[in-house]
Amino acid sequence: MVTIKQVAEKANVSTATVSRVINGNYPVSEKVKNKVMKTIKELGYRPNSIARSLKCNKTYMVGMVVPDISNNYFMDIARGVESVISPLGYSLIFCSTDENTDKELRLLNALNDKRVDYVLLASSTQEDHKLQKFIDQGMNIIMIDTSLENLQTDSVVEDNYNATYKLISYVIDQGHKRIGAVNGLLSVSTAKERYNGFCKALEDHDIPLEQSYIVNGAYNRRKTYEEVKFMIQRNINKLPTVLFAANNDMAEGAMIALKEMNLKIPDDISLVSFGDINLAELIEPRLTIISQNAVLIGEKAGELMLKKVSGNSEHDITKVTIPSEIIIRNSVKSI
Amino acid sequence: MVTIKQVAEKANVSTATVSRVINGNYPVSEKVKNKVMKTIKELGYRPNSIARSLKCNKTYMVGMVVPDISNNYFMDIARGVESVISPLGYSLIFCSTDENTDKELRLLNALNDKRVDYVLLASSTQEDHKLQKFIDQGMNIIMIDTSLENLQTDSVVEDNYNATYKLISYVIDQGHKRIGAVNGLLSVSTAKERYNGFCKALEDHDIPLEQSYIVNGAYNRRKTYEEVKFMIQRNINKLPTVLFAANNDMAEGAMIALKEMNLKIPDDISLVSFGDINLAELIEPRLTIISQNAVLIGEKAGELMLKKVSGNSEHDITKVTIPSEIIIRNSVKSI
DNA sequence: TATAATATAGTAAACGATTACTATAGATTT
DNA sequence: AAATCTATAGTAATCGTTTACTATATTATA
Repeated sequence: MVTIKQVAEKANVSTATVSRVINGNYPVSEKVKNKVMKTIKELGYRPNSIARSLKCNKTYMVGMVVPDISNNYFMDIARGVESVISPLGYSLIFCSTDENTDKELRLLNALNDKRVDYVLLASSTQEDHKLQKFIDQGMNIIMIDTSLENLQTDSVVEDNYNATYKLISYVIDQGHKRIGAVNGLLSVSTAKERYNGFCKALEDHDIPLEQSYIVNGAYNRRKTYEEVKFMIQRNINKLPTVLFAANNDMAEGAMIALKEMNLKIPDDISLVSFGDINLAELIEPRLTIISQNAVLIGEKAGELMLKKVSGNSEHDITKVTIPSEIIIRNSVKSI
Repeated sequence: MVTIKQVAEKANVSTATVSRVINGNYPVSEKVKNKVMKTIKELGYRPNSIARSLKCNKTYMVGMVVPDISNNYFMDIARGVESVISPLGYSLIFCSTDENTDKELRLLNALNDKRVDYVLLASSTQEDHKLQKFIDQGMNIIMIDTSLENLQTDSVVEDNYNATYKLISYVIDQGHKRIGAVNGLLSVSTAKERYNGFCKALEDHDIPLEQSYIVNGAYNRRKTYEEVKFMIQRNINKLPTVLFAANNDMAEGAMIALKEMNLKIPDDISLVSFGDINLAELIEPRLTIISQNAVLIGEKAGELMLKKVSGNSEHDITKVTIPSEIIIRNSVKSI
């Protein structure tokens, strides 16, 4: 690999001069500039980012840590982020925690060692003090999707509570009284807030919360599939009339389970979901959902990051909440 | 951030000694070792990867360049890669080219500047000489999914030609004679090989190739959706009896188009695909497909990379071909 | 014309690690 | 007891940049 030194030698100038024509932050005469640029082209020289990073304390890398790399929702967020940061020369390092706190902390350490400029974290831990330690060390973190109350850092999240409240209220308006929920890990803020909105809607409409209709802590397709089957079997004599799935993955798992048990949606049981399933266009019935704009979350997070690294608004903590809307289709029966 | 120098000072040893206890590649007395380790813990010292990379010429980063970050197929490959390389301390940098040659080359340059240890490249360019330049410069590249004939480098690909040949032969055995294809960019090896297998199957069974049944150069859902609609309208008086979609994304686009035009699969038109669509469990009819094992491709690529960086088999070029099997379900009518 | 100001180039010290080389003390060999 | 070897520690160069500081030639000013 050709270095700045070789360029300098061949062009008969100092490395400082070469650096200056590359960075254009210091006057260099036209004559010398041309000579250097010609040499750079001849040798095919490209500056070594590693060396630059070391000197300038800036890597142009941002880490993105999510619970599940194969969930489209997070990939959409990633796409949003990439679209705003990549034009400014940043690249994304992806990491998947598998909802494992240890792995999450290990990954954060690794990203810290790599001196990434920023971390976008969809956390699934509740160890806020451990995360706070990274922040105190000077690591830049934006929480995405989930947030932790006591954590002194920026976040971009959805309006989980209110959106769920509205969705469940709609379901109740359709006459449903036996209402089940498929929850994610309630230690995660996203799942918790959705469940809180769910409970509040029941409470406000004087609907009893039936514990045996609640499935907890699945948050991925396969597990949800099994848990829902189990829950249905358990309640086979008095089924819930409607199920709320707390994310797209779980909605898919629930649909597969219901299909396998020959329960037709919405005739035998209704289903609503927080977030749209994959290939929604092709799947009958069309699900009534809270529509998430994952790409938008990513874009907002990317923009927030760029604003922070550019030095504006440095120390105030920003919390961006993205409102979500309900899309009514045909997976809820009026009863 | 605490540096090795601060540790050394506090522990009253030289930086060399600290480095040695960290790396364990040189004898250090128990007493000193303990003192240093205690100091490291006290200060919360962690070595700076950037500085290490600069000195050791090794970044433990691998770039993954794919045409479309939102296609599940590539994400599955990524998952496979990650699962084998992350235990050894490597992280993945993800980049999406949007099937744009310029962007692809720009990204490769950026990864080269970052001195990633390896690049896994699902290329969509045909400029093999430009890629060869990177390789000649010493960049380590493994082609995944696609390959370029003249390129002197390793690859992990599927058996596109033979699998497609078998699938189309099966379709013909079911009595089909008017056979359409939805192709990707034929400049990309994957698309080309699949189309070649398609053509050979027709030829060997004396079925004429009807040009107006061929849709070219879509390779994503939205475009395919439009192109297929257009093709169907064009041939509305004499439709093909079956369509071959050259990947999952295009199969999805085709299904949405057919559904919108009220053509039932397989009654009105049959459909087969190279690769399974998302949520196949929920979508009727179940598609007859060539099953791809994307995760396996990723794993093989990751293993190949690890083998190469470990120094074994350094200079021979390895071509891994993953065989694909046909899964017959019920999207092809017997006629 | 002497002096101050400006434009342009070079020198060398960082950034934070690793490691070839050197130094020293103690153990072993003869 | 002298010579050799071994284990352990330190010194300082190095990786490839950037940049504070210094130097010089040129131009502007008095």
